[in-house]
Amino acid sequence: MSSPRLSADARRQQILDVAIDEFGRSGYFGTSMNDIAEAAGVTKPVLYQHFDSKADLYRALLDEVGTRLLEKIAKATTDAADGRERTERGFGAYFRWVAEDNQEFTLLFGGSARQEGEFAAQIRRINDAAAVAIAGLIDVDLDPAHRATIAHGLVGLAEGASRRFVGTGETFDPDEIARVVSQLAWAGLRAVDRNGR
Amino acid sequence: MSSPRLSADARRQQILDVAIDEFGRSGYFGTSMNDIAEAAGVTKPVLYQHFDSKADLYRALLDEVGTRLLEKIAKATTDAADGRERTERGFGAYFRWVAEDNQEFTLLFGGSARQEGEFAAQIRRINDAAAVAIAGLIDVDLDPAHRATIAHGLVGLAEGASRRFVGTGETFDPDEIARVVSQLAWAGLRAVDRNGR
DNA sequence: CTCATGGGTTACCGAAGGGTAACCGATGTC
DNA sequence: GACATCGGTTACCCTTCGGTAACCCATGAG
Repeated sequence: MSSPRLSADARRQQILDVAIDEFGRSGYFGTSMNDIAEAAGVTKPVLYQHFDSKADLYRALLDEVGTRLLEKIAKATTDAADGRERTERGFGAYFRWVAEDNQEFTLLFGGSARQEGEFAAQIRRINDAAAVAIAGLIDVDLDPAHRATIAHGLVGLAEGASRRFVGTGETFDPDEIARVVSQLAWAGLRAVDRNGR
Repeated sequence: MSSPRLSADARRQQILDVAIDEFGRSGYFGTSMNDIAEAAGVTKPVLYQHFDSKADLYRALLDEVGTRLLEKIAKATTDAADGRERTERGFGAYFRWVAEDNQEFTLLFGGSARQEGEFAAQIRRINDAAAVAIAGLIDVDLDPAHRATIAHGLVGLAEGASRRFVGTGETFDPDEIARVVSQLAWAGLRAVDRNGR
């Protein structure tokens, strides 16, 4: 695992890549800086040439992964014909993200960070952004408070369904799951619509 | 906060009570045994007279809280007339549990434990049990794999909706939320039913 | 009054881990 | 071929924290 010398930029990126796996597997507290250094084939001080602290590295990671997720969803939901299709595409993007790289899922929603005040806020922002994105996609007549609740609920819906697969390491067809889940979500949304159309 | 002497049983229970708050607020790793001892108005060795280790104490807590939640849901959903009512009562019990004592919610689903292998399994069991309970309540014609996915998704739905309130400390009317969420869930379930009734 | 019981304390150990100071050596440049 | 640059290493410090050994004192029984 002894790595050749890398340029600063390349090394930084490699550390981030490796750290996703390490943190994803063992959580924030279950992963030491030595673990990450070793996995990168390098020694600890190198990490500190690129990141101020363990927390800083972790923050960078959350940011990168969170942004990636949100972009995928945003991209998938533009140019969808109607609400129904948007819903399905949104979930499709989400589940594909989970299926493709479930370390990223674990990192964000596996939980280790949710509670530690310092990171909780950051995860919240991502979660909220996802909810807002979804809320925006929901063209349903609802008072704003309930709309927000529903939006967060739908994010949880996708999260809960994903956790089942990720936890067991079970493989799954993201598009199939998206179909079922979005079917449920869409029908549910129509039901809570004030107009009941 | 200097406490009078307590009997062994009373002290044990008091430690558990205090620990829920401490762990709930700061997470497993963010809480030291000294913190708990101090909050209980006692010194560290006392904790070790009642629990073998920090992990042991935490396990006892997860067990107690998890059992409590599952019992509440089970109790609420017996003697419900039809599926629709069962769904609403189940969510009602869940959201009331969240509203009444959101430290318990944070402890179980706030995340700190989800990832650390040792506790992850335990949380999974509770989560799965909730999903199974819900799956059992779903009288919908679905193949088993999808049924399980949906069940986990619905657990996530409730979790996601709750997290929004708990995170901000916002108060909410559990029965109102239950009404909206169960409306969505119920309509969604009917939609994924193979028979489409 | 004496003494065993048992809840509680003080003071400590040892390991883990975040973070850093000082040094090293390959590389391309002049 | 000397030298500055910069990626990298060794060895260490220091704090935190889980866990424990040894001791202490209020209490009620006889």
